[in-house]
Amino acid sequence: MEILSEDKLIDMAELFKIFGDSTRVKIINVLLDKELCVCEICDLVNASQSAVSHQLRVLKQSKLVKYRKEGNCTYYSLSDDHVKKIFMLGCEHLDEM
Amino acid sequence: MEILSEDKLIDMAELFKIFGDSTRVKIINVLLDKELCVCEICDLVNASQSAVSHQLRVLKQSKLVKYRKEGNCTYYSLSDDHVKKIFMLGCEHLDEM
DNA sequence: TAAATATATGAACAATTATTCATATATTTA
DNA sequence: TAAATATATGAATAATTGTTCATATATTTA
Repeated sequence: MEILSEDKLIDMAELFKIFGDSTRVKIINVLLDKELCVCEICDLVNASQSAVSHQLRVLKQSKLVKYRKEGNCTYYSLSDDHVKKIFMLGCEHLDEM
Repeated sequence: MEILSEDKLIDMAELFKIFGDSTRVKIINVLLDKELCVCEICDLVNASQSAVSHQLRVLKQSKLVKYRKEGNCTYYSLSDDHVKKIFMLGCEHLDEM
């Protein structure tokens, strides 16, 4: 195992912190297999438009989701397979407790 | 992919929240390949005995670490391979950004 | 163009949490 | 037994953060 710098450990904590909020995890969950627009996400995760929008911004800033605009709507999806992998591993861990 | 209940998603957020603090991630990091007593951990992560002890309690409560007492000392180690796996995956993700 | 729809965002507030400080407890050693 | 060492823990404080509310912006439709 390579030696990890303090900076890298701080970055890692920042990464996991993003997954450490139930609204954000719920958003990631509904984006696992398809892109969705904001209002669909709101319905599915049962949170206000504002709360979802704020959290999407956090996810966007940390590059865990990407988006594209189409007409009135903004469609969000997971950035890459890594996000899914981390989510799945968390899921596995819970199964084994 | 199985359907995840809201409860499970909340549990998942709780799990990742534990990894989402730099002191705790640093502790996990130094425990990756060997058990250590509290004062060794303090030295390695460069944090106060109290701060480390408080965070070890959090890690203990969420079952990410286990411990054994020997004389004056308490030796901590990672609970199981899952903790290491999650840590490593976070590490990989950072490498690819 | 006016109204409707979808989304984003700033400010305020409440809640959570990490650290420090002081101290308690337990074990070992002189 | 007294002192030293290792660890745990409660209270207080400071900082971070998630939500709500109000509102701004942009696009579409009537």
